[in-house]
Amino acid sequence: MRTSDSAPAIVWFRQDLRLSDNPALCAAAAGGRTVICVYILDNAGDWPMGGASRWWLHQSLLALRSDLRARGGDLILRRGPAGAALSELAAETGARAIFWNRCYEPWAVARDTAAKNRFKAEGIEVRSFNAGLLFEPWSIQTKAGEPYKVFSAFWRACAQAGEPEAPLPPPDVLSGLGRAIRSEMLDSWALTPATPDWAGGLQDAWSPGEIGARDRLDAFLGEAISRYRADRDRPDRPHTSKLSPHLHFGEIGPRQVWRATQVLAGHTPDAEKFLTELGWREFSHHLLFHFPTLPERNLRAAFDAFPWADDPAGLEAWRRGHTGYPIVDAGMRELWTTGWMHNRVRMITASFLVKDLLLPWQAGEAWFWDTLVDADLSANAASWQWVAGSGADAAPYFRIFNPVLQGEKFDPDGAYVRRWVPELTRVPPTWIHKPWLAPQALLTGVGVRLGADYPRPIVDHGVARDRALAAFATIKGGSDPA
DNA sequence: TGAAATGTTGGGGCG
DNA sequence: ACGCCCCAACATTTC
Repeated sequence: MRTSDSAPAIVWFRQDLRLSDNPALCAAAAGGRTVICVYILDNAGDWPMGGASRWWLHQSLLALRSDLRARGGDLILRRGPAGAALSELAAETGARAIFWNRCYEPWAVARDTAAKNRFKAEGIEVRSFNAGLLFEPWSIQTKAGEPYKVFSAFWRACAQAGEPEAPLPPPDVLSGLGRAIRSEMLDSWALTPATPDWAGGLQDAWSPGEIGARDRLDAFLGEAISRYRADRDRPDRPHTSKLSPHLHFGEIGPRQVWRATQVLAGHTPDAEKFLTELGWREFSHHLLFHFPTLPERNLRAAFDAFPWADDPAGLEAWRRGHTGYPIVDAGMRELWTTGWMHNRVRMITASFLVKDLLLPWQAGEAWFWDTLVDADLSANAASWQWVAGSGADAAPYFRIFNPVLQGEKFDPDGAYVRRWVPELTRVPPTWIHKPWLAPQALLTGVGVRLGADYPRPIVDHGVARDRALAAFATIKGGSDPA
């Protein structure tokens, strides 16, 4: 049924840059209604998008606009504040409805609530939908009505809540307004770096957009997932999904990933393990929604008294991948080059920052926020607090990774290190994770001068471990339960 | 989704 | 043959 006489509806795109499984878009397009799709660059909130995220957003908006145009629609670009921009767009186009899919960052919730109240007062219909999560954060709670703070209990409760909803198909055809609507030039937003252009490695590594996301999922489910449980911790092997940036920007939705995994991989242990990782994504959103200071403040207040170090040189060495610990440096360089780091190596590098260098987790969180293409406020904050031991269901503080042992266990041949730390290319597996212990003659033979070609360790792990445990002892017995 | 320290066990060398 | 020591190898405890 075509209702050409009805007023157009605005779809406000945010972290849902896709056409399929997009309930806001489907609702707007229902009955052949004219749809106006808009993305608003809005620097609201305490966490403006980092450099890598801005690069991704640029590519993803190009892809979304192209996909919309292919179906008869278009993408309008405006600048914020979002409420005012939407109001203006509605006035220009005669739209009487605004639809969006929910965001869950505290600042986004506040912004969207204000917008909803504003438009309702103006007599404009506003509806929001779930496109980003399997389960809404407020729908999962303990018997006492509290949010969960332990992952396993949270994930059990999700299973009790039933199967996630089936994903929606994309709308067949979109009818645009038929006359030009003012739109800004994407290039004028300067989301991509000019000089120096550090984005070459990102360009090589990724295909942002809905098609790229679907290709990545299909490739993962077709092959890599077969050894997911066994090899997901091996940074030298390609058995992770690498869907995180696509999920963050909503180029694919968790319901689509859920459904496709069950259809293509069945209920195998590998598939279950992978779906559990989607569970951690849900858990992070749950925590941030219920504990909005998660990105800034220790969830366990006892950590407020932790004696962090002040070590700008150590922080810089960590950022640049010059710590002298090959597995740490490989990870930090992979991050800088590609905007992504293998999950196991994220844990190793994070443990090194917080426990070996004794630097506050917020320093690591800030660097990851700026450099990760999958930077997500909830996952970043929850994960850093997990490593630091200050968070929910966190690793105990005394669980300190040994970067040599972790390297030998998860990168046994050193292939991952050699890929990202070319100085060490010719160092044999025996010494690749501890070159400072190699015989001098061997190092000379493979052309490595420690301290010149590759740094000596900036801290002795054994000493650093003792220091970390001593620091932890000063806050142990605080008011928080262990 | 740790690692190190400490404890236990059992085989083999040796007097 | 027997007891003693040494020390991997494995288990448990502690941080």
